[in-house]
Amino acid sequence: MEDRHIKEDACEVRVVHMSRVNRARDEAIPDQELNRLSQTYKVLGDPTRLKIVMALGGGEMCVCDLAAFLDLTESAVSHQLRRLRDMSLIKKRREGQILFYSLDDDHVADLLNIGLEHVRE
Amino acid sequence: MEDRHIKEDACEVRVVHMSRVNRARDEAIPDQELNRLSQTYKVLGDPTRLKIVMALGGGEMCVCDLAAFLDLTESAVSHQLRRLRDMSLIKKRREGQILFYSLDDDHVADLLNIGLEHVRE
DNA sequence: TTGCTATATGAGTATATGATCATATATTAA
DNA sequence: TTAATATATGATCATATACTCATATAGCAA
Repeated sequence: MEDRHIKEDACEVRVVHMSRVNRARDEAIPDQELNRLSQTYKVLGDPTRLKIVMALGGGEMCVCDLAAFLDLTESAVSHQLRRLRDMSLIKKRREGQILFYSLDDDHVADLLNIGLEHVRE
Repeated sequence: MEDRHIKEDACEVRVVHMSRVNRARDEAIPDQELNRLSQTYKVLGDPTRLKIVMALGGGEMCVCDLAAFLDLTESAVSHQLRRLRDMSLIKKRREGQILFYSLDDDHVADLLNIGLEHVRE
């Protein structure tokens, strides 16, 4: 135990291992990056959206295909697709009136596979 | 375009590519597994909890260290640690009165690294 | 035992969020 | 142009959730 009850930023804070706290602060990534990272996980952290990206992992699909697969309205699907697109997890390709969605890059499939490994162990 | 306006399960559903819908259904993982996977991402999808796991990626820390690092009450930290522990993302080791938390296994660090790669590109 | 420290947990509250409905936009066909 | 199709978006509502406060538990010391 290195230090305890350290006064810091004008407020009494109990700190057991100041060196570890300082290391964590030094190694911390920028807030903007961390917020974007947490947003990315959050977007994957919903069963509906996760079903969408898992399905797209098997090949591109259009909005109404996904709606049929998920048994949801196309509006609901479209809303979720937008959230996935905002975090660059999926991309779209237009073919006439139809928009085909697919995974944005290999990182997405990697994220899913590692997550699955962790859940299955 | 393979089929459209297919009657299915006694309800009119517009399906453009039935084969893709069927493939998605065939390849889908069990609901229980998918729910646990989405819960795992959701737990990482909060800035506070993500800061915690990122910090633990640099070495084990106790509750009050994390509270000092995050500028939060120990109660708030403890609540979040429980959610992380519920999804096996972190584990604890007791040393007297102090509980040291650390990442549960290598998958967690992998998830963070791949997520970071994706966010940074 | 009693008291102190470190952490955990239940209740309460303010905010965030997913699905629906209604409406808007974009592409194609007539 | 008008109509139909495919998708997107804004408002709304019911539910979920992050933090705070108060309290409980667990280990250590006297």
